[in-house]
Amino acid sequence: MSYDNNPETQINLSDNTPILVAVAWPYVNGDIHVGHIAGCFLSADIFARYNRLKGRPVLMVSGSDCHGTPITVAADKEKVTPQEIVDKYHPKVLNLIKTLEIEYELYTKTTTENHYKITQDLFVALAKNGYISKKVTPQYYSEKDNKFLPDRYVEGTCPFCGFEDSRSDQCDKCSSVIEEGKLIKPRSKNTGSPVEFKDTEHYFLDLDKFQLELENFVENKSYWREWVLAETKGWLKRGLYERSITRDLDWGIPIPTDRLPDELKLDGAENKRFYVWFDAVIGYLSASVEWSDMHKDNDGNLPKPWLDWKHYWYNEDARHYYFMGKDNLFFHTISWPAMLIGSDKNKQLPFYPAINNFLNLEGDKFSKSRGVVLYPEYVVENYGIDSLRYYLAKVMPENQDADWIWKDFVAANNNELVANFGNFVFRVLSFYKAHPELDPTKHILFAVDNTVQQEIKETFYEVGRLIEECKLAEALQRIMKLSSFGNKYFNDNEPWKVIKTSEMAASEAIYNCLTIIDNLRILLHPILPSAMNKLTRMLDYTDLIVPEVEINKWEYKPWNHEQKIEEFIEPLFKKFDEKEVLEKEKK
RNA sequence: CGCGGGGUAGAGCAGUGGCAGCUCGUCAGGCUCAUAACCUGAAGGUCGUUGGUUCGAAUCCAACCCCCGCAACCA
Repeated sequence: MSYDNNPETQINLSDNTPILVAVAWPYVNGDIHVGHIAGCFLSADIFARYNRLKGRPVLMVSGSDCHGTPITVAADKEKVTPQEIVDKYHPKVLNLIKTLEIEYELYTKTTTENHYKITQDLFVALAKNGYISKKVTPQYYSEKDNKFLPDRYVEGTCPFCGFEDSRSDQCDKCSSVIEEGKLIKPRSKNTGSPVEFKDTEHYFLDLDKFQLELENFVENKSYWREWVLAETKGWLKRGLYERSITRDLDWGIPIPTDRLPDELKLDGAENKRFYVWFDAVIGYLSASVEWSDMHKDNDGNLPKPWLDWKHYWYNEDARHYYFMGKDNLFFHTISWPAMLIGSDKNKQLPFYPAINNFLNLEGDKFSKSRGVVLYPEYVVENYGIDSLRYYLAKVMPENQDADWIWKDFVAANNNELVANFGNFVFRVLSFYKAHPELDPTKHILFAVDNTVQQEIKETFYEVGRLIEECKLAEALQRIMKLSSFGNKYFNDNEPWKVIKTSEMAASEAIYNCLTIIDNLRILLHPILPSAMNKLTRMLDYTDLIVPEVEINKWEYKPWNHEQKIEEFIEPLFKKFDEKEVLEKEKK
């Protein structure tokens, strides 16, 4: 029986479809909070883990975005170099990923030699194909520092309300938008010295030249989330225009002007670097190449075809899923596709942008400066990885902004994770443990009930479909329905009563329940890998769940009659005391 | 008229022309294997407002009211 086609959408993935899971690159300035996790890390991980269980070749890549003003601002603040910021925070992100059990094929960073080279190559290709132009624009320039300053390094007096510490683009006090050049007495935020406008020449990506091709690109994307499609079409409708891709900075990737045609050469290019969004999206490609290189043997060969990055990028059967927060939409549905089309028409374009809205904290926007922040490490340490992953998967902001509410967090843990699923597993295993005479091998070997089998098969099919459409919250709900079904099955069959008159009937009921549990173990693995590994041990499997390419483990399997379960059984999850938690989190 | 999203049961959401649904909570009953967990049943909604189209509107159209996001560090 094949469940691979999904007739309702254009998402038809086969058993060997190569899947690229591209996760947005976080700025490496040290403040990854639960919003980031709900935004893209967790959904990407669940999606990737599912596809690996399906036996598909999966390449999940991301890395630390080391360039851009957020990094230089952090460096100024801590009075160190940008490189030191990177060296300090990149390992922290690696650590966090490990803590959260987010499993990448490769999590790298944008300061690698490989990334520099691929970014420069792609830029040169765009230039040779006629998509790069140069243009003179006025920018803030500090005579004293002898350099151009990005907008966010400039402040001055608001022309509307006279507020003296206004930002250069919008006044903090009266919220008026300040047009370029209207700010009174502009000065450097760092040194306080006056700045003025000075002409500077920059490279631009001519997005307008991609208008038609991008319109064609979104034409048949009816399976995208409705609001993602609407927003993308909104950009296209308003018309695209050139966007600058270089800055007057000394931190970032240098411009390879020596490789450009003469008419594109530019004075002072050695003082310019690529604008961060330009190089960051290229990371998906460069990380893929880096990962592939890591698997080469001494002769430079790859042992398996799916270890080759080209298996994902130059394969029209491959599917590219991108995971990010909504502020990244434009760069992934417009700029990046344009850059791919403009540099090399044979590369795969994004197939599905899984763009999440924002997670707020008890109704407030995450804001480090206002103290509205919650760190995943804290939640893991105090409440455990499974409760965190379960709750975030449940409230994932797929269609609108959502909230982290402590009261709901406790309720989801206690009433769903513990009471429904955890309790089902524990009541079955402990009952079985207390009655060794129910060992299935001691009775006629029974098959799994048709209704049970049917229910499990349907769950695999429906959950798989939902995950492929990136409807993860709904997928989780569907899995919990199977757990409820298990509880009901146990109740209806009353093994604790039946055992007094018929050991065989009780044994058969337990055998069916073990089958349900064993399949839930696979179904929940993408969402709760840690708990499912624990369950795997309790069920006395010799190996943890390890996905293998070309082997489909995402399917119904009856319980093995011979299999014994572990001596020591304990509940998978802990209940929380609502009062205590609310007190502790002061709400 | 900057762009976009939303207003459906106490809470969170699904439902895009055909008998108002799901999860949680609440109440009542059952069960006692299980972490006071599980099972059954019930209560609870004039679907933001007003008008229109239609045999029929939560759903389509028009106007209006109210929330929120992006354009500012931030997924």
